[in-house]
Amino acid sequence: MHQPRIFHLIQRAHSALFRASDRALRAHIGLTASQQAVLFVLMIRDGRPISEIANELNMGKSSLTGLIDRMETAGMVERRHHQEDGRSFKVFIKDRGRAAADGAMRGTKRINAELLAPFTATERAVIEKFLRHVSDNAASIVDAQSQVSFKEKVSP
Amino acid sequence: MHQPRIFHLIQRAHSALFRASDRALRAHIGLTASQQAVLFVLMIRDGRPISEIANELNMGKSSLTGLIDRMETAGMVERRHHQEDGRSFKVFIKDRGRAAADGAMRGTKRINAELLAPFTATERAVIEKFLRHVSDNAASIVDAQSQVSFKEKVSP
DNA sequence: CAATAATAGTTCATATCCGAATTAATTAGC
DNA sequence: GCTAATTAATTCGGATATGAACTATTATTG
Repeated sequence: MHQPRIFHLIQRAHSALFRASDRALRAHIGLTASQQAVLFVLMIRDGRPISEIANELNMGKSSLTGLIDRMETAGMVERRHHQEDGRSFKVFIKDRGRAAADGAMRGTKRINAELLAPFTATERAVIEKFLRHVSDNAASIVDAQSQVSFKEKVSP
Repeated sequence: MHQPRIFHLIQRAHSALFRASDRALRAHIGLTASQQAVLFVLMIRDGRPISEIANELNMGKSSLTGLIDRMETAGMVERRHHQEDGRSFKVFIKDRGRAAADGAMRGTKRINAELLAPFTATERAVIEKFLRHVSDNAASIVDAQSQVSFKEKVSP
């Protein structure tokens, strides 16, 4: 059966899309692509703790510290102390961030539409299902297959 | 018509897969996921200039400088001066790199198989076509749609 | 209720990644 | 042939991303 190098293809596709979008967002909106991702999460629902944002984006929480620091400096978002839990923050989007997200969203919608333009509704469903499958199962698949395949380390 | 947030889905899928793979590769083979990608390109054909590797991976050449530096230090690859062009190098894979790539390839093949396991041959073809479409057209689509959507910058 | 475990975030060292500017070498144009 | 444009790679400054270790706080539990 035909076996495309899916990992490689995903890496290339992501790289091309992420790079172009990051460039355009920086130039036109003053956002990075990663900051856009955070804003979109917050536009859906505000006031979430950092761990939840990290989860939503499949990222480690330590990755978000600096990202949110810079977004806070830029006046896009705001950390507020959680009233009941002194360890935790809630992250809120500010007007400046809402405006940036609105602008970015317009472009991203068009880009999404173009990326899917050559595909039928049925095909789109397959694509979506696949991407969700990878999102949800990559960690367990990689762990399981690594156990089987990488029995020995490469000698130093 | 149903319009999934494709950009977001690609970002999440890539993030999940890349993170898990990077962790497994570091632990078992002593490679990063990015180094694996370079090795796979070199396993297909050796002795390529750095720009060609960058092209192959949809990356800027400046990103490869440090990557190849570290791989060279680790004894995986080797830069050799191009005999006819003094500006250029050819990058060759060394035994140590070949061994690492072989090990990594075994795991990656299994992972690719698992990622595609729930999909029929027809569906796989759609998935592959989509990922290649994104790879090849992301830059021009993003540029074109940015022109249209981001007419005004967000005020500072 | 005090000792312990668990949890939320940050800090740290390291590795990517980028675009713009730079350097060195080759090629084009005249 | 020689100057100008081009090209290959590196350097630089900045942003992202990770896991491990750490801090502070909350929850558990004996």
